[in-house]
Amino acid sequence: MSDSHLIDRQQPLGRAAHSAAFSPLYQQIKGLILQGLDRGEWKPGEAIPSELELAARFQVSQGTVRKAIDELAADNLLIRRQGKGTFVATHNEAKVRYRFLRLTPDDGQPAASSSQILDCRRAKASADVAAMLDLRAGDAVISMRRVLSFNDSPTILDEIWLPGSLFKGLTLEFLQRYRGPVYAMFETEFGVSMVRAEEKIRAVAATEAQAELLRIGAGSPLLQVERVAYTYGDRPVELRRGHYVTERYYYRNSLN
Amino acid sequence: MSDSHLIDRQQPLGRAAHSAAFSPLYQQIKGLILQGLDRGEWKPGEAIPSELELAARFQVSQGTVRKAIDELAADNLLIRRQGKGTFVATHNEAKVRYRFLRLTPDDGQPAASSSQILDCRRAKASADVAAMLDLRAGDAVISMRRVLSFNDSPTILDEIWLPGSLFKGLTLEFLQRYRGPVYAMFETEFGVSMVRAEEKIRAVAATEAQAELLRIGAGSPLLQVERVAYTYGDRPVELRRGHYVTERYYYRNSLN
DNA sequence: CAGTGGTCTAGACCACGTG
DNA sequence: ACGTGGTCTAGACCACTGC
Repeated sequence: MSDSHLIDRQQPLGRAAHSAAFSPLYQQIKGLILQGLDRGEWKPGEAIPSELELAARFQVSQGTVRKAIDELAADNLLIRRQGKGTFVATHNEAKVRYRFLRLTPDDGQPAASSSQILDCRRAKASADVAAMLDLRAGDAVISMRRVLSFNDSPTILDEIWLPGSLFKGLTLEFLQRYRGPVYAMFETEFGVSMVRAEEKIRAVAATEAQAELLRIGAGSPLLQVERVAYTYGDRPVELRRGHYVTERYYYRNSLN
Repeated sequence: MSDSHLIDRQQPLGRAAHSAAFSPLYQQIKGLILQGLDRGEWKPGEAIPSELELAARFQVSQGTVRKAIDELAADNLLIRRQGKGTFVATHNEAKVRYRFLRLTPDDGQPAASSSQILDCRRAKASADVAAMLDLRAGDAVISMRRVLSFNDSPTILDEIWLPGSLFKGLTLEFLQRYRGPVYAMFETEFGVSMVRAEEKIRAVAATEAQAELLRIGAGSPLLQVERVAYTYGDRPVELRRGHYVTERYYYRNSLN
């Protein structure tokens, strides 16, 4: 019973429904499952309990649990697999691996990609970085830069800031040893799951330094993508400023 | 009875479920409602029949209709309003009016906007325009250009192509007389509802002509946004190439 | 074969909007 | 008071997976 912190439904809702604290049962269940994810009760890639188990645990019907899970699956936090169960989404999977990489080649898609880490150091958060990561100015952050190349032509220059408290042990050597997508590493090595991101996109002219790293002319147009990525509970855990060469690649987007 | 073209469910599904034509009942209902929208059985802004009416018409339970409507509402084709009914989405509404305009000012949001039409003429589709609009090269298209200004500074230069067959009577004079968002006009005046769009985004250098119209220096970085917009049934009905000045505005995007 | 999620139904009660 | 969509429940049968 101590597992359940739901609004008491034994009393018919009546006026209680008008109170600010009211939310539908399935939303409360959704919140409880989210807490479980956040606590790490089920790790990325693992199955969560079956709908019937969760229904028993939370003392609601299977249908209510189902609606909660439906929404979490729609948000890409969970993945349903018929006949097998419901699994915690992970970046270690072909299907959703490049969910956050929107750059697409003009022609056929496959491209050999490689990453070169330029630097990685601990620093104190400037006022603006702190604001975007919900830190205080001067708090410890990790700052790194890298160049991503496709088919050996440098295409993306990324500058990344992370809260120091969450990524202890993230060093240049560690990064250089690591293979594969950064978000998969954050998840596996530091237990931080990126779940959602907001981007601000502009066209800018390449500075001298950027031009040299990307092997283009100074002043060439670059797509600037400033991203704040969030984990469970909408807590910001990464700030990334990317500069993309969009000669043979474009940023794809769908509007609904 | 002639209203219903569902797969026969009197026969238990059995192996039929393995056939290519199989889809869940609620998906079939969704398709039927979509056809109604496409036919114009219910106009944008109008209410569709209540869930119980549709359930009776299609000979399924209210729950099945509900699931179909849920998906259409998630796609922004329908809008549910508690106590009132379910309505056909429209661009003539404050809430969703600027659904497709992703440009946002760096500071406070409101900005007086004005549109200047540069030209509007009938033409024959070039091969590439035809391909993107699902036409044949040489088919009639309408081609127009305009400049959008915010707070009196020119910010967006749009070039738009439309299938001539759908937009008869769209002339320069007509455009200049019209007030308000283009998609609302397409919907109200030509019965074409934009439902979804795909964009390809790049950074480019402004040409002389673009620079003059946008009052910036030639070669300045511009955000190029190439959009194909679709109506019901994923039929492309607009091609638009926009160039945005992103000095004081940015293109916002959310990744899930 | 058993267990999982997927689909479908039926019915209850609620909150909201309108008359 | 009535009709709408919103929430919740209960139970049936299906399809997929793995033992």
